[in-house]
Amino acid sequence: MPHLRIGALAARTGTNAPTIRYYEGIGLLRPADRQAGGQRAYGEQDVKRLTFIRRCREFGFSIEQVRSLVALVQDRERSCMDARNVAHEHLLAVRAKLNELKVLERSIAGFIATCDASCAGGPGPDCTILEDLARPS
Amino acid sequence: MPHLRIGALAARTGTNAPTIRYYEGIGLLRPADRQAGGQRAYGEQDVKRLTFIRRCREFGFSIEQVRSLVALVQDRERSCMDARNVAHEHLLAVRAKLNELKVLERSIAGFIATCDASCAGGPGPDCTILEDLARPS
DNA sequence: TCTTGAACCTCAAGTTACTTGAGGGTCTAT
DNA sequence: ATAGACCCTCAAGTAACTTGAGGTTCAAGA
Repeated sequence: MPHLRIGALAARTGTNAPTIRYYEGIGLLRPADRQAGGQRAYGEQDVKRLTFIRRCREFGFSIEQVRSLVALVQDRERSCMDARNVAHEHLLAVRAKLNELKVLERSIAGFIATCDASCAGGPGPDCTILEDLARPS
Repeated sequence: MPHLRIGALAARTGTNAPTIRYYEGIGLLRPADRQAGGQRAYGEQDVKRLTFIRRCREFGFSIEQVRSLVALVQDRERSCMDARNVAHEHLLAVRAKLNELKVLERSIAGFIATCDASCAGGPGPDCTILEDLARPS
C-alpha cells in the first residue's frame, strides 16, 4: 500500500496542497490519516474521492452541490437518479449562462467592429463610441 | 436640475444603493455631492457614468478593467482605439470561456443521458455512474 | 405641527472558493 | 550531517459585492 503525501495526491488529482487542506477543513474530505511526523497520508480511496470532487467543481457545481453529490455517492440507498436531478438542474444553469455569453460575445464583437469602422484613422475627439456605452438603454 | 438620491440613481441604472456606495468607496465613482442632511445627491452625469460602468460589468469586465476604461473616457487625448484594444482582449477571453462552457454542457448532458439510459428503472445499487465520475481520467 | 414609515447614513462583517504568507517542522538524498 | 524539497498550522488576502446593526433624514398624511 503505497501511501501518498499531500503533494502527490495533489499531482494525481490536478489540485494543490492548500486546496486539499481547505477541503479537509470544510469537511469535504475526511480528516486525513497522519504519518509519524504528522504529515498527511492518503490512499487510493482518497484519490478517487478527490478526483470526483474536482471533476464536479470543473463542471461548475458549487461546493454545496458537491457536498450533496458526495453524500449521494456515500449513501447506497439513494440512487444515481438523485444525482441526475442535481445535474439536470445544473445543466439548465449552464445553458442559461451559455446564452448570456453568446449575447455578450456578439455585443463586444459589434463594439469592436464599430470601433474599427469609425475610428480607423486613429484617435479622434469626435469618436462617440464610449459616449454611446454610457447612454441609458 | 432635479437631483437624484441614491435609490433613484440605483433604479435608473439597474444597481442598488450599497453597490453605489461601494463603487464610491473604491474610487470608481467620484465622491457624491451631499444634500443638507448629508444624503448623496446625483445628477445626469452620474447616471451616465454609472450606466457605463454597469454595462461594462455586464460585459464581464473586471473592476480594474472598468477603471481603465473609465480613465480612457475621461482622457480626451487617448482614443477609443485604446478601448477597442481592451475590448478585443476581453473578447478573446469571452470566446475561450464560451468554448469551455460548450464542452461542459455536452459533458453534463452526456452524464444525464447515461443516467436516463442505465438508471431508468429507478434506484439501483448497481449504478456505476457516480463511480465513473471518480475514475481518474 | 406632529408623526410615521420609507429611504438614507456609516461602519463592520459575511459571502465563495480558494490563494498567499509567515514562521517553523520533517524527509530524503548525498 | 546537512541541504533542499516538502510538509505543518494559522491568519490574512482576493473579487465584488451583500448583509447587518444601529442610528438619521425626508416626505406625506392626520
